[in-house]
Amino acid sequence: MIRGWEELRADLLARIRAREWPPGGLVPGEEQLAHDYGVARATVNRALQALAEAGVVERRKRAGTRVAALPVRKARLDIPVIRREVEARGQVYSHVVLAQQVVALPAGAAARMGLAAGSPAVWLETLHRADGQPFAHETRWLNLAALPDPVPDFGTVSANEWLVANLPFVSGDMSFAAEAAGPAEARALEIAEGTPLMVIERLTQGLSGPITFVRLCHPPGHRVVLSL
Amino acid sequence: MIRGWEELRADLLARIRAREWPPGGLVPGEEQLAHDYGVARATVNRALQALAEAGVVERRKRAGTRVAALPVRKARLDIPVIRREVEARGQVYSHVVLAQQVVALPAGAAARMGLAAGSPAVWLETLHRADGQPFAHETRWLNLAALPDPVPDFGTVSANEWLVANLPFVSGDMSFAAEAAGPAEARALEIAEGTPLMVIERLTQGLSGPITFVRLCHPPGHRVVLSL
DNA sequence: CGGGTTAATATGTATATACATAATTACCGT
DNA sequence: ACGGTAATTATGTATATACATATTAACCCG
Repeated sequence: MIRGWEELRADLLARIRAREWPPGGLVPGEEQLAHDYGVARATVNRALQALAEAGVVERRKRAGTRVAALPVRKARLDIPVIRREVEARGQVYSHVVLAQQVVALPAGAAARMGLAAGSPAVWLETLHRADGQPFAHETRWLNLAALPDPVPDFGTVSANEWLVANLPFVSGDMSFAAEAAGPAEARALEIAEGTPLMVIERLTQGLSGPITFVRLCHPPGHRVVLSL
Repeated sequence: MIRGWEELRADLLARIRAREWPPGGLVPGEEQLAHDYGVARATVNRALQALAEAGVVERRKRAGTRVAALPVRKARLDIPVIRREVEARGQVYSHVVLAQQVVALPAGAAARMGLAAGSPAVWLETLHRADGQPFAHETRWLNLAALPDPVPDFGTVSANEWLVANLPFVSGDMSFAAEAAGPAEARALEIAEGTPLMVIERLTQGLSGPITFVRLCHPPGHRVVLSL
């Protein structure tokens, strides 16, 4: 006896997992399911909405509800503030600004950020530490037009954290790669050149344009966990 | 003039981004917003539901709706089927099974998978190629109890792909790290030992227990892209 | 048989109403 | 001032009804 949309969602999910309706196959319509389960059509709609958002089914107006042909397999990452990440490991966080200057955005970075070459930007290089050991080497370009005037003091609160509190992003992209440590990273992270690094790059956009392009390098032993 | 829940959601999001209600602050209640916008309370509820699911606000019965104290910053990864990943790059996919045998699960893998040591499992080693070049070296443990009998032929369709179509997971975890290539990976991927590898590990659970624990190693140049 | 047009229909949404439930507030007693 | 209890209330949900919209199916004509 179904008590509400959540139970209905779970029951439908179980039936889908049991292959009652195969991938790509048509699930009975809302009216039919409402009749079968003895609930309102709106309740069925609510349950299917949740399944659609989970990627289990695909729905289109008038076209019916189909089991996703290939189950969408999504993993989620909660992007951590580095200080919180370090402290969550029970370690003491600290950071030091290695370099900071207002510059004209070079062509490569400009293209990456979708800004004109020569746009005023802040170039920032930061080392984040955990218990005094190098945790991450961060280099970033900040779109000067997105920052308040005067530019905040990133020696006090790292840009990594300041941006979260003051310039939330609304879109962007992020990527991971394994790369060999170059001279700058090796020096900052106190490791040998060529050591494998987890390199995380991220571009974020605010409501009025690009905010920042950041590159984070973590030494070996760093693992990024996503949930399924 | 708000036309529906989607426009309302966008308007509320813009107001939140503009700090009309600060992080942690209380958003006006549904009845108030319904009155202010001239829509039904259910419409407000629908818009706020979407914002809550996006992590922009937090809602509890009777407690009101608050702007998330720290904007949740989530990134999403669509987990690709390797063949599709290769083909999406315009390359020709192929794979070869380097090793496959039914074994007793050793203690380490058993612990990782939440199974008893000695449980029957399939050990599988696969090399995935793109245009004939090594693309990924995959080693995996498959819980024999989760597989049909007889065990499928992974030489024809890789386990990576077979599982998607036949054993969808319902939960699990996934992680990324940069590691130096060991002898087995170096040999399979035709690179020098010590070369940085993007190492992806994933454990998936089905409705009736653990399915597989897989470790994927990609040579340099492989970039995993997430969307924000 | 194929293509174009029209009608039908399944999902998508908005609203009003009623009820459920968890959290907050108010009140009272010690 | 603090703790406990009861009342209030803001979110959560279910239902019925009406309307919107995109897609599918039916029909007609060349």
